[in-house]
This record gives sequence, structure tokens and C-alpha cells, in this order.
Amino acid sequence: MKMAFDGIDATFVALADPTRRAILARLAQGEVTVMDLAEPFSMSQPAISKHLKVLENAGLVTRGRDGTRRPVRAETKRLRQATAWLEDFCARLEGNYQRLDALLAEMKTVQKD
Amino acid sequence: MKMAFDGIDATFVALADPTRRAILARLAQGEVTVMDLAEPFSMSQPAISKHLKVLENAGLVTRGRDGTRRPVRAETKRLRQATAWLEDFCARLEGNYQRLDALLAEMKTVQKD
DNA sequence: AAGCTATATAACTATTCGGTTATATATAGG
DNA sequence: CCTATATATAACCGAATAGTTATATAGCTT
Repeated sequence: MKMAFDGIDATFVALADPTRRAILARLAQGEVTVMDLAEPFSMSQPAISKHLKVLENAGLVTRGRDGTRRPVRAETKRLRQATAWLEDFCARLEGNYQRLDALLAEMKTVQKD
Repeated sequence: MKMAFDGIDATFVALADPTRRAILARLAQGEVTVMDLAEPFSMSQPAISKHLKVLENAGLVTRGRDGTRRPVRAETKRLRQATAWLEDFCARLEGNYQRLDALLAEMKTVQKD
């Protein structure tokens, strides 16, 4: 359908792939190069570069420059935003049910009277 | 690559689609039927049914039975799990940087001595 | 039982995605 | 300047995705 891009979209798309989540997890140990990732993931270097581009476009990682290397580091701002978005989402959904529960409880009370 | 299914995967895959997020958002107003969704989303009924199947398989919604209708309601448990997962993820990533900062600070101190 | 309504399923299509290999580009070092 | 190394890009491929239309199924209602 291609709906409006709400900013959270790229984040969830990036997180939907297990390889990309694993790459992010690896970054908890510090900066890595492309080849650092290609080896343990038994994946070709171009495949890693593609995943990194997705992560970079989503603002989840940034790239540096160290000679010919392009070290990758995690950025948590967007992840924090996504977390906040999810929390708000849950709250709204649960809020509704609380209201529904309250409504049902009220109806029962009214019936009893 | 098809990595190990870690449970969080289906949740993020489901959330990666803007239509499915919109469906979930719509559920904050309460239960809806398939046709309730098909109309405002200007999408065919089978398309909605497919999205609902994805959401249901991810445990993000459950279906009821009301005559010929199959009302949909949101389930927040998995969303809560995803939120917790994201929070932990952020914490690990930021924790690393804190350690790195501490390390750099320590190195500077040592040099100064 | 017949018909109406809501949903599900099947079959198909176009596009996107995640991977590959081959090649191009850029930077460091002899 | 030449070579080696790290990364990026291009071209391609198969599988998955998101949509469609047509049809089947299931439950009311009369």
C-alpha cells in the first residue's frame, strides 16, 4: 500500500532482519569494520555492506573513517525513539481495554441495582 | 541467511509494515471486524485477512467469534516483550559506550600522570 | 433448504529483499 | 607509481511480500 513514512518505519524495517539485529548486538562490544562482521557471520562482504547501508539509512549506525576502513558504531537515539513509540503504543492499547473493563464493570453494577 | 528464530523476530517483522501498525493503532478504539478495516484502508478484504494472519501468528492480535464475524482485538504481551527487548538492547549498547568513555578517561589520566 | 453476509483460501502478479560474484574505487605503504 | 587492502557498487538470481480477483466456506435468517 505504501503508506506515509512516519520515521519509525525505517527503524522497524531495519530491526525486522535477524542479521541486522545481530550486527547491532555485535556493536555492543565496540566499533567494528565490515570485514570484522563478514567473517563470523559467514556472509560475503557486499552483503554486510548492504545491511550496513540499511542500518545507516535508518540512523541506527554511523560510519567513521580510519584509513581504508569505515568503522561502524551503534547510535541509540532512534532505538530510544522506537522504544518510546512502542511504550506509548502499548499504553494506548491497554488504556482502551481498561476503559472497556471499566465500562463492563459499570454495566454489571447497573444491572445488579 | 535465515537465522535462528528468537521469538522477537515475528514481532518486528509484523511491526515493519505500516499497514499492520495502522491496524494495531485502530484496535486502540476497540474490537473491529475485517470489513471495518478494509473500508477505511481502501484495501481489499483478502489483503486485510492476510495482514491479520501475520499479526495473529506474531501473537499481536487474537480473533473472536460473533456469528459470521471474527472480531479482532490487540494483545499487548508481545509488544511489551518487544519493548523490554529494545530497552535492554539500548542499555547494552550505551553501557558499552559508557565503558569506552571510562576507558578513554582512564587512559588520559594515566598519560597525565 | 435457500440465500445473504462475513471471512478464508487459492491462484496469480509485480515488487522488494537478501544473497551471490565480479568489478570499481579509495587509501596506505613500499 | 605500483600494489595491496578495505569498502562500495553493479548486475544478477531466487525467495518472500503485498497486493489483486475469483472462489470456497461457514453461519445467520427467512
